[in-house]
Amino acid sequence: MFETEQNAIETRIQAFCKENDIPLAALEWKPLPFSGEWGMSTSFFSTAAAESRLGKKIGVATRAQEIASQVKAQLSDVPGIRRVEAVMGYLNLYYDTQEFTRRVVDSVLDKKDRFGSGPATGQLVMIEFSQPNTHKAFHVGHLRGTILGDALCRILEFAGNDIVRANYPGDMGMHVIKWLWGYLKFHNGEEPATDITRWMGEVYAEAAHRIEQDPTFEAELRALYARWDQRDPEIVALWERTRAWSMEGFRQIYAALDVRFDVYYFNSQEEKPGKEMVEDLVRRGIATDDRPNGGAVIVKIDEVLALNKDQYRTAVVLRSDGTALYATEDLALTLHKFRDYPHLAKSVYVVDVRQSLHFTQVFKILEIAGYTQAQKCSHVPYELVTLPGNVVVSSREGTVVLLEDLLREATSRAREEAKKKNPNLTADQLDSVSKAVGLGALKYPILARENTKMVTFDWQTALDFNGQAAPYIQYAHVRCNSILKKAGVDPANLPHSQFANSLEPAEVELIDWLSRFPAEVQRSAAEYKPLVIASIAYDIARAFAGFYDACPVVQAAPDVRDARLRLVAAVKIVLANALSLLGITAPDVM
RNA sequence: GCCCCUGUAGCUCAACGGACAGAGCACCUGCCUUCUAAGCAGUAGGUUGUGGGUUCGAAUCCCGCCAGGGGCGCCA
Repeated sequence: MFETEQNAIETRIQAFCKENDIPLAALEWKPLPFSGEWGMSTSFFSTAAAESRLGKKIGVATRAQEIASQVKAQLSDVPGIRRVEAVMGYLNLYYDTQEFTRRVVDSVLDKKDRFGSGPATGQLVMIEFSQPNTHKAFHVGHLRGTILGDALCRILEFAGNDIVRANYPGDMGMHVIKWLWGYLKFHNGEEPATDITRWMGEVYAEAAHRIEQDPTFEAELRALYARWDQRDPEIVALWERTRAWSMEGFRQIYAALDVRFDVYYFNSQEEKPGKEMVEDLVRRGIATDDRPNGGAVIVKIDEVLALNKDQYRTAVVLRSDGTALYATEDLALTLHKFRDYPHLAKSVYVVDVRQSLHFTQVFKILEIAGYTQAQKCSHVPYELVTLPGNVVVSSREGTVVLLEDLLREATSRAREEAKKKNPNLTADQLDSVSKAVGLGALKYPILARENTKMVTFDWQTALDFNGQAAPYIQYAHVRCNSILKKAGVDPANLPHSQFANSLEPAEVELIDWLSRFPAEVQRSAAEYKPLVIASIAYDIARAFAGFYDACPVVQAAPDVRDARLRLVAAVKIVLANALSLLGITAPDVM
């Protein structure tokens, strides 16, 4: 927001230090940590420490303060900077209040839903996420990867990148065979009505249970697997038909979650090309074929790299019976993506943390094989969602909270709350409010957590609509809207934001948070952390709640009123932008 | 045995190597003829697991240890 001033100041500081033989360290600017005034600050500790190492006999803190004072004397008249102070080794530059306020608020109102977005990088980034298994349930365990991946797509796109949203359903493997077996044996001819994914999950759970109960079914299962493997037309047809059911179920779930994809890759498509790649790796001596000795095809990565330690370990890339495993398919998939999108700058895999070694191995093997694309690939790991008592969600164990149930519960709970809080809502409004609030309450706690931290799911927390949660932020947005509606004017038509010199502390803090939003978007994208956005969205909402309480808008004196109306309009925009990056709707009423 | 993640208020979590470590929940005390109280203000709560090291400065970086979780050739 004050780049021009910052550059001018840096130039002067550099010139001063050069004249006086001061070994200036790189200047790092940060916002002033004090409340009540705006500005930027830098310090001279590193510079003083550098001098000290060169033999200067003076305390670093003392010297830093000395330099700061001298530098301060050089900066008496920078336009836009109202005051400069040197304190405790820091150089603090205070912005002109009116100027800063005007720049922030006008910038938001000018850029609207693009405020906070970064300049186009021209980079194409693929983000693969969600990866549900067909023929299985979709439960809270899948929620995190889906929500996280979606938010990352939104954030990286807003930060200036072009995004390809990719999904990679697991549509083959033993779980599918179990399902088909259970269907043929106990549900033959049935078709799902509503709640497709729930029904698919039930058929799977029943099959898995029966097989566990009665080991004699194993033979039937193996026979079925063989028919599948030989592409028995009847089985393939059934597989395709039932897979379509799952995909339709997923489509409904993604629609309910407000998540979309640009491209689907299927596990089954990568099987053949994966096997061919493994053959190639064997021919080139990278992979070792132990099948003649009853073993599998493996890549002894550490050995190939001549490392004397267990780092990449050994990866199995093909089973001893010649069938493909996940690694086989991921080798092919990685290249497949670059064939489809040759200009990919990055290929990101949002997958849970347990597969870290797997991806390290896949990318390393590709690198060894000379595929430079591998260097553009990265795994963004996230921790699991567990149930209270550290119980891992498992479709087989029946320890499952189905997403359908969760969504339904959250929405109906939100509806009850909305009815209670605001009886004036129309039926349509009630519908959209309960959807927005229920879904937001579900997404926010997941996104407001470090990716690598475990989330323990419990109903009470998930459905708690108070405090640091999405509804609090949405409510702030609603309040902005109420004020604007009540005022009955379009802030865009009001004169430019002329704030008085003496702003209320609540106004100062609020404007401060707004000004930080663009930088936080960049940080969130660079670090793949939606948490950064979740935090600042809450901070803005909290600052607004304080402002709302302390600063009347509609009833204020005309000049104050106009300025505050523009501020409120700006807050509404930034809140909506931030929530949108999290995949959360900002309602106008609730 | 090797590798990765985590350890901060009673609980759940924040804090780009910098100025007094901050929120929410829970507890207690106030605030609705006002722009919706899904809110606000206030009280209280900490040797940042532990011992060293680097640095002018460490919750943050490095090493050891302790505790919890995860991963380590044919699961996905």
